[in-house]
Amino acid sequence: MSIDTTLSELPKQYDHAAAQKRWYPYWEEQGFFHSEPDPVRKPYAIVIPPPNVTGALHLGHALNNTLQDILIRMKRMQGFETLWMPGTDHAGIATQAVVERRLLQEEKLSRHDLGRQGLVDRIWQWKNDYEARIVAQLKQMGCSCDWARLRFTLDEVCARAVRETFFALFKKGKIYRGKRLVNWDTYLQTAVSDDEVFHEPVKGHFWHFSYPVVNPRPGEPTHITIATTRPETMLGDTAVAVHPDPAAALEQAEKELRRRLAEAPAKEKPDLQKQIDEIERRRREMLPSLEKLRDMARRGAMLELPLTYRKIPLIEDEWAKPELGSGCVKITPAHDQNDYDVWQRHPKIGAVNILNPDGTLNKHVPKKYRGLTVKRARDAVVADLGAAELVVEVEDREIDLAHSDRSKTPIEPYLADQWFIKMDELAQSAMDAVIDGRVKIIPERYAKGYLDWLGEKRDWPIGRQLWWGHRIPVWCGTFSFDDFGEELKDKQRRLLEAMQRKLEDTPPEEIEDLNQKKAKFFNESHVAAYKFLQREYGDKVAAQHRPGEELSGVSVFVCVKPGNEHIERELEQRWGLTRVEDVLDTWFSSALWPLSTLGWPEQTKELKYYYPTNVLITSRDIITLWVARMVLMGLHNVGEIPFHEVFIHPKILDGYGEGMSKSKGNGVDPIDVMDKFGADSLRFGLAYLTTETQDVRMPVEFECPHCGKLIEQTRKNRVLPTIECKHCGKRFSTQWAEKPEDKALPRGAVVSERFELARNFCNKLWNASRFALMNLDGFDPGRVLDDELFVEDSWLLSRLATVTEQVSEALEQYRYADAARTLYDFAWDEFCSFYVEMVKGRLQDDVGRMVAQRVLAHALDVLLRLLHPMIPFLTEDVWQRLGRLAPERGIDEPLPAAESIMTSPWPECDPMRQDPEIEAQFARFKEVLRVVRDIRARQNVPPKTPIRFSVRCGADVAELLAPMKPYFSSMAGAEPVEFGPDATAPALSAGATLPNIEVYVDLAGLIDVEAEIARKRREAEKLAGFIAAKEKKLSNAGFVERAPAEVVQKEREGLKDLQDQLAAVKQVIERLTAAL
RNA sequence: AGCCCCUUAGCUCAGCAGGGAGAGCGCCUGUCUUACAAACAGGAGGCCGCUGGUUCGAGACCAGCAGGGGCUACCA
Repeated sequence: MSIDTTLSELPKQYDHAAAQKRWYPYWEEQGFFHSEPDPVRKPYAIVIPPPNVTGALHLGHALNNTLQDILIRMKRMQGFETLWMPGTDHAGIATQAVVERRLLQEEKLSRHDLGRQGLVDRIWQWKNDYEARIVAQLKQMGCSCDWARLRFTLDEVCARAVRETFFALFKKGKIYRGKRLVNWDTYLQTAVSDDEVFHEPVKGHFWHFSYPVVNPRPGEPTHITIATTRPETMLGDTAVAVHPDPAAALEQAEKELRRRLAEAPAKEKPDLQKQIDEIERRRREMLPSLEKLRDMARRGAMLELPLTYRKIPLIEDEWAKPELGSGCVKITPAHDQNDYDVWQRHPKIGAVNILNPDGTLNKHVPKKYRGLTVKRARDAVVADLGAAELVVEVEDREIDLAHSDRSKTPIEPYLADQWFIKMDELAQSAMDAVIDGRVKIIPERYAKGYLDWLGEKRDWPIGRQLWWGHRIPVWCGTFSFDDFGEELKDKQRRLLEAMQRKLEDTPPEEIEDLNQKKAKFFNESHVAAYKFLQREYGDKVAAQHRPGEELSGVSVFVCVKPGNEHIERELEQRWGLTRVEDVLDTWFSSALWPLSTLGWPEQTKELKYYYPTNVLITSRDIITLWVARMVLMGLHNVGEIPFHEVFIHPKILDGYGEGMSKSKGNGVDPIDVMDKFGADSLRFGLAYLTTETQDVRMPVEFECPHCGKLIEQTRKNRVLPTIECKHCGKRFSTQWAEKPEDKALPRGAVVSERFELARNFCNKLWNASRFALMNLDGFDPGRVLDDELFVEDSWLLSRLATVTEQVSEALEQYRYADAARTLYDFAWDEFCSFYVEMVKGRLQDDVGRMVAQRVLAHALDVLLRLLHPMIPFLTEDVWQRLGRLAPERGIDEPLPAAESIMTSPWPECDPMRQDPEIEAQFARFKEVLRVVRDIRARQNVPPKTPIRFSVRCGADVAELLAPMKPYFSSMAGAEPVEFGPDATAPALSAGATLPNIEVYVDLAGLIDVEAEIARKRREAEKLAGFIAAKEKKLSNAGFVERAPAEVVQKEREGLKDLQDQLAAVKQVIERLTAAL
């Protein structure tokens, strides 16, 4: 790689585009990103949270991946065998939904027009496009992933892990099929998990209906009132419930309210009191009738379900709250979670599913409602009940309605057969791992959410009625008894005969007996089937019985171990089984990511070497969805956690404090940021903002592509397809542009000025490096002896040692902002503002030049290495140039520099270089320099006019300051006249007072005396204020007695300093007044 | 409803073993000083959300309140 270091090759501004273009391919070609197990070295591994292929990366991904790359690059430099495993996620529902939507928009086709394979082919195309875009984005950011190992959650390697895991869980009965109420997306026609549902308030109504009582006895009500927000569900009602002990329930509710009233803030008290009054009213007015209803329920009263003319029972159940509504509640087990629970307690009431998968009403409702959508059925039901005069009341009400995150349509609770994973033991294992510290979550507070969520141990519904995903490896069908021998066949025949007889002749004992026989036969036949399957296929298949009780054959689910396609074919062709249509929830494959990417279930050398990985870096919203599931799957599959630490980083918010999302339109493409500011600035800027507790708020602007001016992004304009620039009046397009005429306009990038700090910093570094490179000709490597060092050399080396220590420690603990700020401050305020300034003179001097060059090259070298993880491109660019001029460098023992900064060793702190005395001396120098500059500025002395100054101070300070004399001249244009206890103030001077130091700048003929007097008076007042505060503190007996002695001593000294300063200031005022 | 985070200069944020408030941007005044105007040298600007408590001493610790954001759950 040829690099020129001549000045013409070093522009005044850092050219980020050129550096990125030059160095990323170089790193890749050199194979620096690739890792292979190396028993001699310790491994360090991170698996990327695979971005999903639904869309391109946004700023949140940029943050996530920057933080990973920073650690990876540091660890690589520290000598670990470092692997960053990259890949992408297929994101089942999200991706299919996106592709289907486009298909409809652009070609007016539905997925059914294409068929399963056709649609899946389309989605693969989409995946290929977006994966390429995502990988390109990561590369542009400088991510040092091991691209040779790129995985996709739906590729063959990951599929193998999925199949293996599924088979094992299926065989243990941890995966089962069950009827459960699921969140049904009627648009996509699939179940979605709770995590894929969001709630949004919509305007609705609260209808009160009345159901007639069948044959009410005298004194009993003829109707019972119930209420609902979803009238159409009444068609699926199977009961109405009333509380078994309404009196006690009211009492309980009141007790709870009184408890809260006692603790409530004043503001909420009236409301609570109102609720208590309401309960009392109910006790008076409603309790007797509720108790009557309860008695009716006990005697088995029935109600007539209007419109259907079905009879449904009145039942006792605690779900009916006497303090709410009429005290009675309709029970629709197939369409409401709570009602479902009621059904579980009262199995006899049954459940009626009234919906087709597409959200229309099915054959279980009266003819006239069949085929209607929920919305139209609702209108019809309300109208018909109204006509029957059964509508008691209609209220307007805001309803918090569940919506599918994927299709944005309302969710219908729906009773369906689903595949589940039993979470009891699996969840516990993942909880234990965090509780006992095998997995450490950082920051710690996030462990709570993890444990709470897992603690519920809710079974995980893993089936999705989609086409894009891992198809469930289960075949279902019915074996004929012919296959299982004569004995079973006989039994079947006899049982069938007995059942025939049952119809004619019905003594109850016999029916009971028959049922038992049937159950026994059912078991036997399944055992026979399992044995048969085992005989045929050994342990390559596992079977479960399939709900349903036909006696004509044995209904089974058969799961096939991966790698036995011939068995799969045989199941289909010989036995007539069919494969389950459903695919698995995306998180199933994501949960295996740390294992599947390393080749599990094969015992690969990678798995043995890198697993468990070191850390997982992710955002807080998928702790439960993903992190928890990876832990439990890791423990289940290999008995070992997938990573030792989990670092949860902040979220990126917009200027209004809202999370960035595609749907809100406030997302930012990192490419926009990189085009404008460069990848280094993006990375450093993000790291600089990554503090422990604070999310990153990032107000963004549109950049007009015509005039380059910025336009603030608002809630209003962020969703517009085009925007008119308010500066130049021309239009540009945004991410929302879809119409061809809009898309034809140039696109306005979305950027944030929050990256300016980092951009400026990069430029500062570039120029400091540029200075160094321009002054290194004739560089001669060699050891630098301690007594050759100037004060500024020792100071810089001392600071460098401390900074090295702090940065390493901060990154080790994921304190990215601390690391970035430490480096920023050091590089700018110390290295650039002082060291580079001070070394200038020596570089011009033939004698001093050599040592100065050696220290400068060394310091730059270390600084670059410390910055490399955050700013990879710039540091490599400078490193390469530095390598041309100073291929061997270092002040202890010059060594050849690594061919790339990527492969250079991480700096180590040399405690021998840390020198508090030198740092204190330097601090004195900086203070004096600052006040001299301050006086020049406030007296409006032009920078080029030389000034003279004296410093009155103790001999010790004078001695410290003596070697710094030349620098006052070069850095402040100030000539030191006299340092020491005997230094005197010139007649006309401006002064400044520091603890134990007085500085006088001789300003004869230049000074604005009155302004100076006024300033000094203000200073005196300020000092007097501090003195008063200190005196008060020291006269406080409590302080003097109880505060630590050293603190008291410090205060005393501080007071003395202040008093001295005040005296000095007063003298100056006197002298100036006299000179007036 | 429960839990978590935030509230410090006009803006975005640091500061937290409790010991006289900081940075960047913006603003004001100077400066093309031989690495850097994306810079340099200065400056102005803060009852550290409010109320109590702990302490000799609170921006920091505790409690309550107010406002902002988020997560979880529920609402016939």
